[in-house]
Amino acid sequence: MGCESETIDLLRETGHKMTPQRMMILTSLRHAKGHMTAAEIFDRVKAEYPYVDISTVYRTLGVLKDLHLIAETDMGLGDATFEWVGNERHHHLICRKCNHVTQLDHDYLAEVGAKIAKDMGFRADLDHFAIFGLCAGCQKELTASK
Amino acid sequence: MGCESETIDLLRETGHKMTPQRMMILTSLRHAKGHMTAAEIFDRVKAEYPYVDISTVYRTLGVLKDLHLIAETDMGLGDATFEWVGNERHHHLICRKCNHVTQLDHDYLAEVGAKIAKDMGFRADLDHFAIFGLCAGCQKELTASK
DNA sequence: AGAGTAAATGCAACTGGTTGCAAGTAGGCG
DNA sequence: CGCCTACTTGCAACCAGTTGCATTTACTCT
Repeated sequence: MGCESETIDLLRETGHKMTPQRMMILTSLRHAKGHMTAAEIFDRVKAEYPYVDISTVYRTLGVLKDLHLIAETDMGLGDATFEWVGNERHHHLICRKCNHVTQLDHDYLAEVGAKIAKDMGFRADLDHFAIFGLCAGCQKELTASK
Repeated sequence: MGCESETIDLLRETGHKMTPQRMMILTSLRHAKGHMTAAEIFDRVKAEYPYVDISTVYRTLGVLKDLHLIAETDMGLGDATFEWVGNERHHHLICRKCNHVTQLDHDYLAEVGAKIAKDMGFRADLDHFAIFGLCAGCQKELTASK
């Protein structure tokens, strides 16, 4: 057995099936260091099994996302990216000038989430947020050139 | 002169031009009550001037968005929507079950934004956020059916 | 008013992603 | 083990949105 047994169980418990294609997509994502685009995943899987279709990749990413095993992030420029989410939730601060990405601890958003729940009765999904803005370096650059 | 004179000035000051197409797109958005999809705007403009191209609509929406005159929101299901933003900033709470949309006051996010700026030196763009989750009604429904 | 220029338009081709459908397959159950 | 059915796959057609390019047009400067 590989290191994915709990993932397989979770899939089956929720009425899904484990197929070779899914297995390959899964391991691609788990063993990747950070974000991957759908095309990157597609290429990796195709290297092992050339008959996969891109729609299979997207559909699998969809079910993994529904199960909160992965997170989709729109980095703003071009393709969406996907990443494996372990137990710790985190968020991304994306600089709209230099495209640099830093992580943001979940606590920052957990607090707002709690407040929204209290005031509005709305339970917000705050698993994974992409927050755009200007990083410290690019702020300095802009004010300097003024 | 219509009621858009300050918008026209803002466009010109930022090196853009006011064209009839832009004018029509602009008034469509300003006079709409809420969110509009690009296709809806396209149809409205085409009724008046049948030669517009959809790419013109998207490009105009792009510059208006850059100038923070409108906000683009991905409602999650299907097409992106656009809306005119006046002076007050607001956010949306979107129920992932019943798709109901409620507004969220800017204060909730302004606070996190300030904290992120202080701790991380990152100036977040928090103009307009779409927050998914479960509304009060759908939460009750789900727990009741368990 | 008229010339010059940067920006905008319309078109067509393209990209990322989605969907409907017929055929195939995982996995439960006897 | 082998049947059965719901889920999944690959394919092709499709959809929203983007891009490159030649032509046109709004605005500036004189």
